Amino acid sequence: MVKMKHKKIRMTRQRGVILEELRAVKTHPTADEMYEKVKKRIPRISLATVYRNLEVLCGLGVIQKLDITGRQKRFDADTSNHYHIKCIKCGKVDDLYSARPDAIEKAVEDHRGYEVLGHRLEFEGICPKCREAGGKEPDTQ
Amino acid sequence: MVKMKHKKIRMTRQRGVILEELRAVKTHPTADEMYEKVKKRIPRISLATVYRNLEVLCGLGVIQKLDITGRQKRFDADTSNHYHIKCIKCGKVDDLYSARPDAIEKAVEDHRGYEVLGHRLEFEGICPKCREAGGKEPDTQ
DNA sequence: GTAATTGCAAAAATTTTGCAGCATT
DNA sequence: AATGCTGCAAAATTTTTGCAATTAC
Repeated sequence: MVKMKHKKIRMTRQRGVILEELRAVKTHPTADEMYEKVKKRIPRISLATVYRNLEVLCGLGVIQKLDITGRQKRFDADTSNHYHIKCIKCGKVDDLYSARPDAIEKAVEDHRGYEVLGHRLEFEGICPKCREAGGKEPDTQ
Repeated sequence: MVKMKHKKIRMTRQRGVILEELRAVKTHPTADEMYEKVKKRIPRISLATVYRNLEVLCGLGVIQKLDITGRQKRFDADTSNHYHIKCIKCGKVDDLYSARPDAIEKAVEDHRGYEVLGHRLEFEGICPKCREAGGKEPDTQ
């Protein structure tokens, strides 16, 4: 049974605001954090709607879900091929536009017989602020 | 208030078997999958014990938690600096030992002021088997 | 003997789903 | 008017926690 998806996507106020708010931040919010943001503009919105829309927007390729563990999933309105670096102390996730993705992907391709569609390079380290602050316990995110 | 951790780690049967079973596979099981494996050898073990031990073993650096999204977290007994590649169709996660981590990390370091402790490079693509099989729907993991 | 660890059950946290009414096209 | 979408509430999933009993050292 093939799953047909001829659904026409409509632009609702909720969907629009969610996208706008995600685009407005440079952080990588969780569904829950998005809910809080959006609720300021649409007080009666439900968390379920936020979850559903983030999923829809991912499906459209308009936003992306990050491949970063933690208890909650995180989303990013920037779908360009950039990297993330996460601080193991405070848990913050920063963007990283430096390296050269294309070369890396090409190097991988034949080794494995995979068709490489993309990749994510996640660095783990300690951010400048935490380096100054010194010996705190690592954040458990 | 600094959190002291002077706890002495003991080697229990449960802990040993969990480590053994994780080392025995080349897949990247979820806590739940580990529970099923271990239950065959220790039928009365509880899922909570599996979660607690995977966490402890991660803390010891003996195993690692993967930075791959999905509903459940995944674990790997191989803590060497290797990569993972995930098929967006079947969801399988393979190991990848090819590239040269050190060079990549060094290139990143000064850009950001981060102290880079490690990184994970996650490729996304379609595995050989799925390429043959052709146009299935992508797996939602 | 002491304190870490376990199993169990219950709670917490996160995400998904059913459904009747509403809104977009 | 048709059907995609919403809010709500309830369910499902995944992970964590409290506690008394057990076990490793």
